[in-house]
Amino acid sequence: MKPMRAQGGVAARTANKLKRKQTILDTARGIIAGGGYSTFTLAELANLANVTVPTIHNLIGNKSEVLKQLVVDMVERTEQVLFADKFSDPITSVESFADNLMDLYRNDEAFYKAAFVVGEQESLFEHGHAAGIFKKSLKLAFNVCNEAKTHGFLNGDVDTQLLADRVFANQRIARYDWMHGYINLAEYRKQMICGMLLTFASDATNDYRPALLNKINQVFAEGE
Amino acid sequence: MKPMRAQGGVAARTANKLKRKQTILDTARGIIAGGGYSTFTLAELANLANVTVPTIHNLIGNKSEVLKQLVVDMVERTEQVLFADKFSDPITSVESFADNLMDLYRNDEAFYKAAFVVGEQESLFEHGHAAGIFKKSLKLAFNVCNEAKTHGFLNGDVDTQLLADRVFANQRIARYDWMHGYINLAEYRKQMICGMLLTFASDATNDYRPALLNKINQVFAEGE
DNA sequence: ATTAAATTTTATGTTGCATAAAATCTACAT
DNA sequence: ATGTAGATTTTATGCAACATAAAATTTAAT
Repeated sequence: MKPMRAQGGVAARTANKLKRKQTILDTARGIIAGGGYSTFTLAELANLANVTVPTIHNLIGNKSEVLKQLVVDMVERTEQVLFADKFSDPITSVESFADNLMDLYRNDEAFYKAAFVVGEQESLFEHGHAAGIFKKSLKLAFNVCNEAKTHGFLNGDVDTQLLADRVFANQRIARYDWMHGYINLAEYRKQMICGMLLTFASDATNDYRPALLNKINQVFAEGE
Repeated sequence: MKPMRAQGGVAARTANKLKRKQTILDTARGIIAGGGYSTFTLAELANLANVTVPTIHNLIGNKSEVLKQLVVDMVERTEQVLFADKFSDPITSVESFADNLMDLYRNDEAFYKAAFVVGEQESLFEHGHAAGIFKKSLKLAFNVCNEAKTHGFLNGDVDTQLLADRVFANQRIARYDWMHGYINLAEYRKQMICGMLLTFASDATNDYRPALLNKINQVFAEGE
C-alpha cells in the first residue's frame, strides 16, 4: 500500500503567514504615516520589518500591492463613517458626518493623508467601480439630498442627482486640499461643511435658507 | 600690452542654446501628451530629441526641472484665459470663462491634462505662492463675486471670500476629475458651470435665482 | 528523526536618474 | 585660412530602487 505522504503543517503555516504579513503591513503603515509616500521603499520596509525584500514579494506582492493593501484597509475604516445617523435635517447630517470623519482621521492623521495620496496615485478611487468608495459616497449624498427634499427643506428646483454630485464634490475638494497638505484638519472640516451646506442653500426653501447661511457664516468664522 | 583674448561666440551660442533647449522641451511635451506622465523618461526624451541625457541636464536640469518648464508654460497659457471679459452677470461670466477654457484645452487636451498631473505631482500649485495660479484664480473668483454683489444679483448674506472660495473649489474639483481621466472635457465643462452657478444660487436674490437654477438644469441635461 | 513542502535568502538583473571627466565643437581674432 | 579659449556634448560610470530565479533554510506532521 502507498505510504501516507507527509503534508507539511498547512493550517499552522497559513496562520503564521498571515501574522507575518500583518507585521509587514503594519510596518509599512508606520513608514507611510511617518515620512509620507515618497520615503516609502521596499528596502526600508524589509529592514524595519526584519525580513528581506523578496519575502515581501512572496507574502504580499510588489510595491503596488503593498500600497493597495494599506489603502483598502483605510477605505474600509472610512466607509464605516458613511453609515450616517438617521436623517433629521441637512445641517445636522452634514455636521455629524464631518465630525465622525474628523474623529477618525485625527487618530492617525498622517497615515490617512498618505493613504489617500497613495490611493490617488495608484488609481484606486476610480469613479466607475460600482463597489468603490466613490459610488458609495455619492449614493449617501443622494440619500441625504432626497431626505432633505422629502422633509421640505428644499424646493426641489434642482435635480437631486445634480445636487448630490455637488454636495459630494465639495467634500472631495476639501479632502484633496487636506491630503496634499494645503490645509489642516480643522480647515478641512470648515471647507467641507461650508461647501456642502452652501450647496443645499441653493435649493433651500426661503424658510430654511437663513438657518443654513447662518450656520455657514458661523463655521466660516470659527477660530479667526 | 595685454593682447585681446578670444571671447568665443557668446551671443550666437546663447541663441543656439535656447533653440536646442526649446527642441528638447517640445519633444518632452510630445511625449507627455502622447503617453502621459508615467511613460516620460529622460532616456527616451534624449533619444527623441537627438541628444544624450547629460545634455538635457546641462541645458535644462534634472527631470523635475524639465517637467517644471512644461507646467510653467501650460500655466502661462491658461492664465491668459483668466483675464475675463467685462462683467455683466454671473451666468455670462461663468459660461464665457468655461468656454474660453474649453477652447484652450481642446487644442491639445492630452498635454494639458498631463501637465496638470505633473504640476500636482511636483507640487507646483501650492496655495501659498502669491504669484501662483491658485491665488490669481481665487482673486478672479473673488472679483466676480464682488461684482455680482454690487450689481444686485446677490443678497450679500454670505461672506464674499467664502463664496469665492466655493466658486473656485467647484471649478477645481471638476478639473481634477478631468485631468485624472474620470470625465471628459464636455463633462468637465458641465460640472464646472453647474458647480459655480449653484454656488451663486445659494446667495442669489429671489429675483435672480430662477435664472440660475434654470441655466443649471439646462446645462446638466445637455447631451443626455 | 525524517521528510516534503513552504519559506526565506543570496545573488543577480533591469531600469532610471545623475554626474565627473574626456572629447568635441564653435565662433571669433588674427 | 587657422589657432584657440571656452562652451558644449558625450563617454563612462555610479547609485538607488524594484524585481525575481535559484539555492539554502525552516517548518510541522509523521
